[in-house]
Amino acid sequence: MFPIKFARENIELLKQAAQNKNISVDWDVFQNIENERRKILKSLEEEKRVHKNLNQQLALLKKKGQPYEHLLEQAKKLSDQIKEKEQLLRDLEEKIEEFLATIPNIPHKDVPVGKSSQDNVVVRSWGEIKKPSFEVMPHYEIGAKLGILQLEKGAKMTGSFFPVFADKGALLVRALINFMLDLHTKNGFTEIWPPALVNRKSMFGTGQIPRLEQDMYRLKDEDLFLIPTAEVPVTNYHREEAIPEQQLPLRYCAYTPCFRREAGAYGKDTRGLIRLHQFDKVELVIFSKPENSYNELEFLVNEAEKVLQLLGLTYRVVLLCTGDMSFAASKCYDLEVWAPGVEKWLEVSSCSNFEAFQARRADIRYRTKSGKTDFVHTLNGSGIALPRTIIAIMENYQTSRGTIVIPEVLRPYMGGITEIS
RNA sequence: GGAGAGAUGGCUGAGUGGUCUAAAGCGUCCGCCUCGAAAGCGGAUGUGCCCUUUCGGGCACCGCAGGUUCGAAUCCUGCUCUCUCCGCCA
Repeated sequence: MFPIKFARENIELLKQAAQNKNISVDWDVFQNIENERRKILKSLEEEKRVHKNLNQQLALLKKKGQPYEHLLEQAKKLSDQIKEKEQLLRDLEEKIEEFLATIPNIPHKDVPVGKSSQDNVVVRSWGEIKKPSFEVMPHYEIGAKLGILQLEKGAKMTGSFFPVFADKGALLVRALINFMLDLHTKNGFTEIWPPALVNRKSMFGTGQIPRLEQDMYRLKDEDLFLIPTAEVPVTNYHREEAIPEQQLPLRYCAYTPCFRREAGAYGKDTRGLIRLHQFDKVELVIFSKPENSYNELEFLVNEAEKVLQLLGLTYRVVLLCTGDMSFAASKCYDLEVWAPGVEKWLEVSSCSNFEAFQARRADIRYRTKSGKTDFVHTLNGSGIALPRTIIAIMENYQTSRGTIVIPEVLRPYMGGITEIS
């Protein structure tokens, strides 16, 4: 979200940015309302000034014991006028706030302009695409055969796209979570265990509301939302705070389940674990000084990459083009892992710098030693999402005998077993 | 769930209807002093918005939102959070 003054003075820049992001915004309404608002504000402030003077005179007269009643009528009349105008102004400001909340963030100048994922740029790759001598089963097939992935059980207790992991599958989930959190905390990220339900203000702070409200699960009685990612609670951990400068950068990691309605997404990638309503994810969140945030973004991507490298999974790093980036992001890298069973590159991490966009919505600042405050830059990235990582493990570590070898780094977390058979 | 207490600037803390334009102290910054520093002395020191080419001027903000009043940090109502006690609970 941008300050009203910035929006007014940089309207062409914002229009271009929204167009590049394929997001439509009603600009005319803004300009009309904003002109009206300033007109009213100016006359309101003048009336208030006169009213204030009048009241000071009044107070003085009363103190001296002189008659003041003759001023009362004028003061009353003015007071009523001011109240009326204030209401008018409040209505206009509300409309403007609503409007400002729908303007997307401006992409960084290094981000390629493009319409869709076709225009994304692969910046580097790691590992190689192996061609196994046997036919690799897709994960849902081998998962069902080994009894570790039970999609129909989840569908029975809840609905489709709520998977059940059982036996060694459940152990694998738990092992991955612990492995990732151990890695990140060892590398200087502070672990957070946040709530999985958050309030409306938190969702607004990170930018899910208003545009994505329909994509989230909501408790109507309490007006709480199930988090679509740990980014939401962990970024809001510092909402409405001023962080002492010397504490920056603050780096956090958090494991949470994530919930997404995926409204309208049916029919695309619907088989198996690719797209789910509930899934597990370890998230990384960084609060940075503005001048360091792009270095922090590279640091963040590298940290997420370490997970894939240690698991021995082939992946590539993709710089998203303007049209494929999210509403709040300035620059974003995706990590995509190769899955030979479904024969696809699967997005397992999305690492973004939001600059001050979220910080302004959530009012997260830092304070210098002399007491000056400015908005921090916020960043986050998956480190990493579990289901698609599990797909990659089930398909890349599959043997011709129909078993799955456990990646070495996970074995200590799985009681030393080397294979699921 | 019940009862009570509280929330004021970067921090501590005064203020209970009218120059509050928020005392005082601490901190921070600048200057004087000093070879340099400390101490001492003097001055400055919040945020947002509007107007203005500049200089500057104005409005708002005492947890949040309403209300009473010509006038609210101060009175009233609701909410949020913190603390104390009681009850319930994995």
